[in-house]
Amino acid sequence: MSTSERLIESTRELLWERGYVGTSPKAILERADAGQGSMYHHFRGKPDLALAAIRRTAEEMRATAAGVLDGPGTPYERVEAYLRRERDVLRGCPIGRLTMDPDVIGSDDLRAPVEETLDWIRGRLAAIVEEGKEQGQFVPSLDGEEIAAAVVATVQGGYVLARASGSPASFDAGVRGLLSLLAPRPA
Amino acid sequence: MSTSERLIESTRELLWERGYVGTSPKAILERADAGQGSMYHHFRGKPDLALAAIRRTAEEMRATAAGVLDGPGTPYERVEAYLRRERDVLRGCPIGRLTMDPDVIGSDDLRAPVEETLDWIRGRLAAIVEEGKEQGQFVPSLDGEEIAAAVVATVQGGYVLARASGSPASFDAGVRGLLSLLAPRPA
DNA sequence: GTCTATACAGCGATAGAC
DNA sequence: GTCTATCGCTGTATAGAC
Repeated sequence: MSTSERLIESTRELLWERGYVGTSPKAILERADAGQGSMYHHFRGKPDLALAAIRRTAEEMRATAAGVLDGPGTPYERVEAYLRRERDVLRGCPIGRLTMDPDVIGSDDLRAPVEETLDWIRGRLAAIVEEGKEQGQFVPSLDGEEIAAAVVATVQGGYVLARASGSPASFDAGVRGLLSLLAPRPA
Repeated sequence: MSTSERLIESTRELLWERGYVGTSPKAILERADAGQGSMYHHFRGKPDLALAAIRRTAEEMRATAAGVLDGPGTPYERVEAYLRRERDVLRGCPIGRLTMDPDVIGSDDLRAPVEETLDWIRGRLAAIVEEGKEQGQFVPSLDGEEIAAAVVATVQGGYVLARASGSPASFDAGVRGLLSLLAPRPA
């Protein structure tokens, strides 16, 4: 793996663990086993390197979500698959956690990939819900965009609950709760 | 307001805006218009002062939630009141945001008030849902604890969506989505 | 109680040698 | 491309005067 690759990967890990404010160039260099010179040769500085890392994480997350949302199954099953997909719950969401970082939210460049990723997932879910309405699996009174927002929020908030308690149990509880509300009426 | 009060209040503001990692003693002192000596006289250091600030914020949030959850109305109306209560959405949750702070999660002392607050709200909501089941307002198949977790998660995740997009719209959408799922069937 | 002085490691970046 | 040296500033804390 090239030095620049190692720098990006180390930054991705640290951003996930400690956020932008809590991640120093020094820590990145140690983890990547690189020197100062390398970093400032390949990147203009911390924000530039972070941007590369965030973009890659965003792309990866979108691909992961797409794998589940574009998979087989009824609309309800695909929403369920998204909610139940395997997650390292206690580590939190590598994208969502960035929204609590003032320096990320304060920079349009750094925030953009975060917004785009969450928007994309939300849009995909909304379309799936609309599909389910057409098929009669969901009642017509539901609003696709609103349900999608609730689904994504339940996941993002589930991370908060889990990390507060030090256990994934409350994440799972929230997911089960939402699914029980969303479940197609037993004919 | 006493110096020690000003220190706590300034810390509360900064923890909300920038988190624990992003808040320095120096910034606290400037905002509180106090000197180094005062801070280290009243508190043992940054963690000690942060603990006082977090405890107060936790207490305040619990009182705010209690005001709505213990208010009048049917169970559904009280859950709705909790979800729709006025919030400074773009600022995020002063308690929930701390779960993304590695130093807070890494300290049992600092994490405790966060966990207790979210647990308390969850428990209150769970009881209200159970009450609603007894009254026939909610279907018996719902699990109070699970619905409560979904409700709190939707709020916490709503902050994430809102901050990602720079607009409270997605918070509101998620809330409406959840409420549409939870709404008592029109008889 | 509050102040100033001091400490020393870490942050984020630049310079210039190799 | 990578290294080491250096920089000015901040982070967190202690010491001791008033």
